[in-house]
Amino acid sequence: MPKTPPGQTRNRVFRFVRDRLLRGDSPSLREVQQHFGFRAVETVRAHLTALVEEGRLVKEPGRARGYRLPKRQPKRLSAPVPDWSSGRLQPVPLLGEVAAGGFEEAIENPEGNLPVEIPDSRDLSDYFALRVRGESMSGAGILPGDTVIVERRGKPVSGQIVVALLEEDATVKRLHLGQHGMELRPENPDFDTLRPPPGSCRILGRVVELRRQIR
Amino acid sequence: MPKTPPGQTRNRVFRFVRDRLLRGDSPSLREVQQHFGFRAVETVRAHLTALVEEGRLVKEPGRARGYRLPKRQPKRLSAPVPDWSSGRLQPVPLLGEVAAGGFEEAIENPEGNLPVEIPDSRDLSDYFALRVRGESMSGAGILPGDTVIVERRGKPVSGQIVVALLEEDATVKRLHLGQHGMELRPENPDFDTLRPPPGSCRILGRVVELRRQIR
DNA sequence: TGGCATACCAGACAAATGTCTGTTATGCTG
DNA sequence: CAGCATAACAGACATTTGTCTGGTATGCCA
Repeated sequence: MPKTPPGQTRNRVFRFVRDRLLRGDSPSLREVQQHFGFRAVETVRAHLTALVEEGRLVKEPGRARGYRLPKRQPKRLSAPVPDWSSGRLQPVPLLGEVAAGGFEEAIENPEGNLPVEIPDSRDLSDYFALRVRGESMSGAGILPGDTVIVERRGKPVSGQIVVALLEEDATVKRLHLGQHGMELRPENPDFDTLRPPPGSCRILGRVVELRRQIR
Repeated sequence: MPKTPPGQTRNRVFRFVRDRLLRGDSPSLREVQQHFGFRAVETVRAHLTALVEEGRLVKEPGRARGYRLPKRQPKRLSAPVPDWSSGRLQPVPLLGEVAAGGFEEAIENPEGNLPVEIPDSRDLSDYFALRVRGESMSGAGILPGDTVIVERRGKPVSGQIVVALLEEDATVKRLHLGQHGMELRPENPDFDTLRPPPGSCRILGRVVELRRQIR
């Protein structure tokens, strides 16, 4: 390995390690060494130690494959940008289209997981994902086949888009709370507002993110 | 440790390891041992080996902390499941709302990155993300403030939703190619179809995924 | 009763992985 | 130029982690 300009190799090492960490797989020093063709492990360790000092990585001491991404990325400045990449990246279970009975069972046995960034203050178990069926929320830009990420927690708040478990399965609707009790309003004139009798409906959580794969 | 009924401890071990793996942190045998208070590492290894044989875990041989979750959970059967979690997880640069001049510069200096799963066959540099401005695609469920993930590559195909660079900035539209040349059709009756003269428009790529953060 | 499987323990061993100490070269700067 | 920082190398060493071989106890069942 020839000597390279200052910082150049360091950045390449960082990107390599970061990408591996984003995939949930911390590399060993020797794996990094092999990838770059260094002839000494120590070269890698020097780079990683430097990256830790620069705050670009953190390390859990005394354990193999202990490098991690720092809790918070260096901050962005522009105003109302969606808050991607501020929290921890966590695999949230994708439950599919859950029917009433199968909810707890689906949690235990998800169709898969998808990487979602959640705030530090929340726990992974507060989140799950569902696939949307039906057109009832198409007016809010939520289409059949979309995947919604749901945060379950706290009291339901009027006006939020929620996932409700009623009758036989889960539906996405906008929640309204008034004197007449709970209303689940679709966002599509072809559908009717639901007014479930008290006790017949359970709010699983509120929709915090939407994802759609196209083609 | 007293002897427990068959399968009981095994399940508890599985849940512990699974939760750790879902947090992106593969435990070592001795960490599992400590957590359960076993007095022998081998006890853990026996459980984990059994779990691998049962197909509930997989193991990358010859490496520390090499236990993983199996690629796909036992299938549920419903039809068009989005293909989350099939490829590599990669940080795709988020460029913001790009104007004509600043495109290459924005690639070098993104607002941030967001974790996206891309096919093994593609390169990270084939992807970028943009924030959507304007209502012109709201009929297709693409709203202002949404983030679209764009794959740049290959020939533009008629009917796809694309990002086009024309005049002063980038817009999302549905592409149509016919005898009359290129058409960029909005999905909102309040907007007009664009027919840019040849050469005045560059297709940056096609939209492959949409993300929206709610609240 | 004698297998046989399962749960667990004990300790040695080996492989993977991180740490340390010292060395060579290159460029920058006073 | 001397002094200093950075990039990279070399090899020994320590720790973490996984593997193996054998042993005890318990329950089930033919």
